[in-house]
Parts: sequence; C-alpha cells; structure tokens
Amino acid sequence: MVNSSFKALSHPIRRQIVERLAAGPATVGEVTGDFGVSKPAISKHLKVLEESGVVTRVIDGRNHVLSLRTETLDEATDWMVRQREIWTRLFDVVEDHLKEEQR
Amino acid sequence: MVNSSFKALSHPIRRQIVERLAAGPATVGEVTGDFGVSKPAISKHLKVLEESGVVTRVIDGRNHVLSLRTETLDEATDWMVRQREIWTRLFDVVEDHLKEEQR
DNA sequence: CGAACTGTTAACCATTTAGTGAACTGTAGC
DNA sequence: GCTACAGTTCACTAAATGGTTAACAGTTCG
Repeated sequence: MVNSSFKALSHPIRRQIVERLAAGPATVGEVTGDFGVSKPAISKHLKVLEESGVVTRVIDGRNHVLSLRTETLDEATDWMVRQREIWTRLFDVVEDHLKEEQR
Repeated sequence: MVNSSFKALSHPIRRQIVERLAAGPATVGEVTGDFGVSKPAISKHLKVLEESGVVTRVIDGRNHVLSLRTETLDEATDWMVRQREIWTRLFDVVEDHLKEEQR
C-alpha cells in the first residue's frame, strides 16, 4: 500500500487535491479548483487517489463527496519519518566522530 | 523539488535504494542488491534519484559512491508531516464534536 | 417532462517510464 | 599490454500516464 501511496502523491495536481482534503471533505467540483485541466482529467486523478487507498468517495445525490483515508497516508508518512530517523542517527554518528577528531 | 522527490520515491526499487542509503553511503554494486533487474535498469533508477536531488554520487576510481541528500528528502517528509498535522487537527475537531454530542 | 447540473466513461493521442541486450569507457592489477 | 571489473550509454520495445473531446448517466428543479 505504501507503493501506491507514493505513486498517488507523485503528481502535483493529486498532491494539491490531498492538501485540499486534509482540511476536510469536499465534492469533486470543489477539489477541481483552477488547475488548467478538463473535468475528465480530474476524474482520472481521483480514480488514482481512490484506487491507491488515499481517498474515499461517498455519493450524495449528484455530488460525490471525497475524504482522505488518513490511515493510508499515515503509512507513507511513517515510512518517510522512519527513514529520516535512520539517516539522522547516521548523521549524529558522523558528527560525534568529527568532534572526536577535533579533540 | 518536492515534485521530483515524490516521483523518485514512487518506484519500489528506488525506495529500497533509499532505504539502503539511509544506513550509509554505498557503491552502485552494493545498492544493486538482488532486485531481479539488469545493471542498466539500476543505472537509470540512480539517474532518476540523482536528478531529483535525492542522491549524490562521488566517483572514486572505478566505484561510484552514492549518498543520500537528506535535505531534499527532508522537504518531502515535511510536506507529509505538515499534511498529517492538518488532518489530525481536523480529526480532533470531529472527535470533540462527537464527545460534545454524547453529553 | 425537459433543461441544467455534477460527474464518469469511451476512444483516442503523445509522452514518459521501465525494462532489455550489446557495446562502450575507465580503472585495477597481474 | 591485457584481462577483469564497475558502471554507463545506446537503441530499441512494451506498457503506463496524462491529457483531450464527445457522449453518456443520474439528479435536481422549474
């Protein structure tokens, strides 16, 4: 699932949609915003977000209401944070080593 | 730059390379590992990682030594963490609202 | 009912991506 | 000098991506 999350986030339009939805649920029309692309293009991006598990959709009359599936995004975030912890630790080791040498 | 970082991380092989490099610098041969793909394929993945600013390369004799450019990855990590903070806050608001209603 | 509205599907196109094998560049070491 | 080694570049393919317009499906409302 981490796989498809990163793929979903690899397009600027999709990231902007996620940014919008992080602030709360919205309809397709609302997330469409002012990207200079057609409705079918947005529709496809939403499909990618949905199939990757990043977004869910609830149909309400003629509106489709979109929400973030935060659990999915949490997984991807955790991967990044975990890597950061690892390379930060490494950096500290190097730092310590340099301090050691200065003495 | 956040753009290309996510794109760089959108392929499982490239993420595994990043995982390897998070633990410390390594040569091309070392990161190649046991993905079932040819050397040219790895070479291309490394090019993507390098051009996206995620990885740097220092040539030492006939070995190319790769390292993570952590600043670049920090940007992407920060984007994710920032979004998480936003949707977490939203979640708390909903939580509070539900508690409010239970009373 | 019929028109307007919200959104998707279908068919198509151009570009990018991910992979391949073969050939090449440069370094190491006998 | 020659061979082995580390890695890239080239030329090519197949599939995926991102976009388009045109047509469709369902909902709302006068």
